[in-house]
Amino acid sequence: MRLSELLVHTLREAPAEAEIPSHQLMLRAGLIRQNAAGIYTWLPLGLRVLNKVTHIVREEMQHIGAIELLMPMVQPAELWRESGRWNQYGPELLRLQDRRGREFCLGPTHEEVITDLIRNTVRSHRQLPLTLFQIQTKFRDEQRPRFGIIRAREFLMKDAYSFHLDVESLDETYMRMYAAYSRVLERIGLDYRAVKADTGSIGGDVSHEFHVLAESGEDTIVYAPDGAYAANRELAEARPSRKRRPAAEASLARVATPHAYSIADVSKLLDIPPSHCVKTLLVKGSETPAVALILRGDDELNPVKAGHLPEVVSPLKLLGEEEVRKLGSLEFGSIGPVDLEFPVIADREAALLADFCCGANTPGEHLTGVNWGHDLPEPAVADIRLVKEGDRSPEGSGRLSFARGIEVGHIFKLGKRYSTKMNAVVQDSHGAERPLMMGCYGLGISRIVAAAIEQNHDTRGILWPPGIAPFSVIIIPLGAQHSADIRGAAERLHDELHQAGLEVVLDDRCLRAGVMLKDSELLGIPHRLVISARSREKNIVEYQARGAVSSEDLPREGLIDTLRKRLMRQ
RNA sequence: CGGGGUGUGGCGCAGCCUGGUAGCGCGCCUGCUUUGGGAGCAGGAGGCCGCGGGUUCGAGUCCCGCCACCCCGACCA
Repeated sequence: MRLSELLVHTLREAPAEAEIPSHQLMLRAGLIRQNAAGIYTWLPLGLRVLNKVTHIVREEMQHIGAIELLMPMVQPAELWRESGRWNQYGPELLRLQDRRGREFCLGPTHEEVITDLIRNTVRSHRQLPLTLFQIQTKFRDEQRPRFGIIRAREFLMKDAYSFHLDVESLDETYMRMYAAYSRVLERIGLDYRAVKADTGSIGGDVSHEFHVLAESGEDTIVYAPDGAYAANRELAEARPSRKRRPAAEASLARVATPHAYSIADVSKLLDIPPSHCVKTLLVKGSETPAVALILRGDDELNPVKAGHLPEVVSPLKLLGEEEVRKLGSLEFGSIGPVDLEFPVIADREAALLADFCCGANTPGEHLTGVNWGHDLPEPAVADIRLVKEGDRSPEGSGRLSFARGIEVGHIFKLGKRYSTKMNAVVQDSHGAERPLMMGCYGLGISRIVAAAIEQNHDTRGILWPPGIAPFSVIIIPLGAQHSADIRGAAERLHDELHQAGLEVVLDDRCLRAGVMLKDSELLGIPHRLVISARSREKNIVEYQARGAVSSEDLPREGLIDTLRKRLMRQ
């Protein structure tokens, strides 16, 4: 392949809209072009990388016995009405009408379409288990696309769906898929973590996310150094700081706390550490106008965990200052759980406190020496705090650390959610109809490309992991403008490597040395060969690995074998 | 969706306050020189100054409306 054919137009400066390295480098190296917010063209060079990832993913899917199919991007509204998601999904679902006014949407995911397919084609448990996948363009009308390809509206995704008679079979496929995702990321050579995750709006009971570790990641993942525990911070929990509540010693007292509204203010004023104060957050209840969530003063609410409480509306809605006022004589800054007329749910840590301090539900006053079961009823207890770095790991030993990650994969045990709603049943061995057990498994192919760059770049450009580099070898002829000999030598070398099955690209643009050398580094091709008058004279080829500090001379004779060895070594 | 910002040639930007010939650097085309880390000189092409309306003799510049894009937050299988 010749560079002149690939529409590479490198940019010396990054376009102003790009902030993070992967976005800047993808634009500068000519991998993508933006068409609209979150919508991109993949240029030839970028597409080669995308196809590399696709290839690896396809192989690993086939390896675990998944069967490929291709479903439509445009999906009829009826299916979404059946599953209930036409109303649930919200504006992220791009809806459209055909010329007859029939409603459709662009597929953000394919549970409906595949469930519809399977209910019409699978009747017997003998056809199970079954795992199907596709690699297809998805559209989600994100409120705020950003970071280039990482959070695009249109993106390439591998989505797989599995169908089972029982949960044991689902568990088995789930674990196989987990292993396959791990292999994909290992083959590409990315530093990643699989973490327990919230199931979000897709539902189901168990789910894991696969995160590529990167500073610019949008998610915080929590892990224990012994590897026994890893979770998204949205769902992460910690081992409680103590086993049981200390005995009460103090007695209830009401103190004036003028102008002290925050935990920090109160703590300072009364000389009580924040860990012995509680904060009371009022949220909209599912049955009651409000529910009080109690946290230790030094803890923060995890809205995702709290949103799962049956007593509160989901997603969680914190009451604003005005809404709180309407509830009675309550004012922000002095709310507490004592004599509150709403359900009180305490975080585990807050429930372990004795002699604590809280708002008195009278503006400008707080209570000290408060004790559960004495000054107020024992609360309902739940784990609703956001874990902190250094908390104790809930499994195994050690303390929790944080890292930033880019979510590239997410697998779910869906259970019967879709099969029940859409009446997808099979006959079991007794002839009885049973709803299908389902799993679904997403892997963001285009996002992996960006994540790979995010994790593998330097000041000069991209350093492609060998498994997904657009080319393995780039040949740069220096002085080719004036030398038919150099030109010819470069061409012959290119053809020879190509014949030998190496993925090689020749920079035939005949530009100045500096430009071609810089570009080769920007493009991130792992191996570079320079042909020049000097190399011709000495009958060598100058070799430099991307990222290496210096070059070395390789004898022209046997070059292919030498190169092959270096390619294998990676 | 709330807050902030930006729209001027392919990319990066100035010009707008104070209205009067649309400019700079990079890139692109031609020629000459140069040639191992983003060359020099000369010549050249390329612009509904985001869109619509208004004010004015005259609008890139002032006013009104809209749109697009970016950033922070909320949101997000």
